[in-house]
Amino acid sequence: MATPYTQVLPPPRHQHFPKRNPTSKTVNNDRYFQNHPLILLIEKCHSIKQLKQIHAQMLRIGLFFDPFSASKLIEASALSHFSSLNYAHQVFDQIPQPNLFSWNALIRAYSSSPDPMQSILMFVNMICDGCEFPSKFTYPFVFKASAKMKAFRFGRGLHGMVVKGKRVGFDVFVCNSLIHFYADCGCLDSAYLFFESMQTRDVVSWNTMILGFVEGGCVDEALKMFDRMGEENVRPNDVTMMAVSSACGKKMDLEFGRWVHAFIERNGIKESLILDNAILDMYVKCGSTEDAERLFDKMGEKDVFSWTTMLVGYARAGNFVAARSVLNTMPSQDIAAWNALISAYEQSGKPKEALAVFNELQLHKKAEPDEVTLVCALSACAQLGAIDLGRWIHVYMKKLGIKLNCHLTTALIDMYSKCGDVEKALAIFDSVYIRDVFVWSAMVAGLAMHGRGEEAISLFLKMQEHKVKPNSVTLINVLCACSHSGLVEEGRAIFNQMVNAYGIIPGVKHYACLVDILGRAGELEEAEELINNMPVTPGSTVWGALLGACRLHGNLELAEQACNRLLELEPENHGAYVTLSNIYAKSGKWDEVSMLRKHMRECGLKKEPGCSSIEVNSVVHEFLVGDTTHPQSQKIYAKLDEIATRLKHVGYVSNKSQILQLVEEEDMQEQALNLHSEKLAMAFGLISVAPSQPIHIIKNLRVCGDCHAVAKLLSKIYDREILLRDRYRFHHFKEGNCSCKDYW
DNA sequence: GTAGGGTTAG
Repeated sequence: MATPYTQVLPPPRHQHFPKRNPTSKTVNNDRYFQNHPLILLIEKCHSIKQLKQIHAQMLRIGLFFDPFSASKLIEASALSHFSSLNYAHQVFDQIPQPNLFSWNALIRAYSSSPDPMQSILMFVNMICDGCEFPSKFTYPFVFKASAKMKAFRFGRGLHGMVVKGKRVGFDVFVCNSLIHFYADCGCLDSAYLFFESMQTRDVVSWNTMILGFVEGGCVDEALKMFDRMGEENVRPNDVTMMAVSSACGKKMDLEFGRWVHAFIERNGIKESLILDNAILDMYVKCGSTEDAERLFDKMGEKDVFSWTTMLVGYARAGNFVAARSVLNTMPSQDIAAWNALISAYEQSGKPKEALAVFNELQLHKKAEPDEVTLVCALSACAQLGAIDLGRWIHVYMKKLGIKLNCHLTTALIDMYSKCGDVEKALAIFDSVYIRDVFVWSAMVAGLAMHGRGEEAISLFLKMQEHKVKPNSVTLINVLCACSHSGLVEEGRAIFNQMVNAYGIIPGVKHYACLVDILGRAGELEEAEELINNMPVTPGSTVWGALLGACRLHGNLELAEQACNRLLELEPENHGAYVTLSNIYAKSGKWDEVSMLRKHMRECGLKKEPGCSSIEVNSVVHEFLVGDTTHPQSQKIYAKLDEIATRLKHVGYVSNKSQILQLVEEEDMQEQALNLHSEKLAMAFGLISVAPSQPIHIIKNLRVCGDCHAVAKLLSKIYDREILLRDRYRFHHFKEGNCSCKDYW
């Protein structure tokens, strides 16, 4: 990919003027006209219109051709509160001999514009023009633009110019912008080295370095710098304390956060709304709604940040009533506030509530949805499996003309994958030009959950050809792919290469994946050995994987061990009880089964009820076991009867595993097996989904063996494609077979 | 004649 700054430069300026001689003296900068009434008037302008009038007058009397006077006009048009960069650039292009001041004004204005590339282009043009050398007033803005563009190589080249430029290299403004540039490009080492090499540092140097560390995720280094400031007697200011608060928030260290708050008050640090907001945010991130509330109530001035942060605080604590009330009370609800609520719902596993708020936003048009809104809404669709709404959002995005960034691409790939349309996910993946590690990881995960293990692995290799470094999550996803497709050798090999090839130390989740891979393949001994020798403490995911493998291979003894260890870590894990009781049931140990059930009842542990949902014409229908609440319940049960007859006709007898599923699904009567939530959803799907369309069903738990067998038969008998997403993966039923090849 | 560091939602 071409880096932005290698773009073709615009045609040379001053085509209508004779080329200046670079060796000649720079333009005349006499301030002869600085007290001219027209020049004095420039500062009093309040609008572009007024400025244009002055511009006209200047042209009329020839003042425009005085470089100093023209530069004043440039400054006003580029940097005043009513500035128009387009106009400023037009004026600039008319000046026969722009001076350094004019160049700097435009470079500065572009550096903080949405198009910082223009700043870099102006800079390059200035150098090519050959009459002006960049000054200490030029570099800070070109570094700023380079940081925004993440134009590392260009910025490093600038650094070289600064060093050669001798005097500018000692300017603290230039140096601080260099620290900022390196930190923004993710080169904290270079930033720090440069910081250390500086002969004179001011408080901004320290602040820039601390913020660089905080934003780069090196919170401890940031706090060490703060300590060092104290040792070196540099007095921290409000910006320092804001950075330190932010570090505490990231660390989720409430105690230290409170100390920082007290430090600010004790040391008379200048109060500011921004600082208050930063402390508020710190308390929210540390999970103390009480501290946040206390500060919020005390704050004299509040802005939209304060309100939104407080809203997030309540929402993260699960107090959605209070969060909603903040949204209703705040003086102006911008999109960020809506996003905060939608995102909180979505992240707390309440996708329906998230989408309800999204709908409300659409309906009342109180704020324009932005990329974040859409990412959250798409994630909610993914959780629900609501593909119609997901597709609608995709179309809506195109209509709004929203370009896909990596966040959106990831959300779309995730949504389509989780809603069963992995082909569409692949199409989006192929259509985008910029793919970060999250985009690649989402696609690997998508293929994994659809049991397309080989493709997932080849994509994983391809991402490395594209020079995108896999992260810890990518590795989890690819190991997961191996597990879902039974790729034991591949899984083992990838796991063993993690440290050397990818520089990632396996965490609990990676170990859990490998245990799962080995366990499913029946390599229980190797799995057990792996657990015994793993350098990290095996967590519940690891024991859960082992327990699942024991269920698959009927290893009672090991199952008991795994279950005990799992319950030590998570005493309320009803899944563990259910799995163990299933294993007992499978071996006919009914006494143990009833003992376990009794124990669960005594502990007040209730199994999460099985629930299946199906989206028909953009409406999500939910079914619980034996559900009769659906408006079309009668029709559904009639269809179930028909299904039973046709199944019998093809010689289907529900196998013995039904008994253990009796335990898994609910306290049920004899017919319960036939009334599993997924069967109800399938019956409803057969009635309501057009024959040409696949039936999409989402189940919150793992699909039961009998339902899996029935789904296979139904796909054949009714010649329908059925897509079933369970807690772990997708099952594509077609022509009597399942994509999981009965390996799940 | 010009300047730097910043708070919410993914």
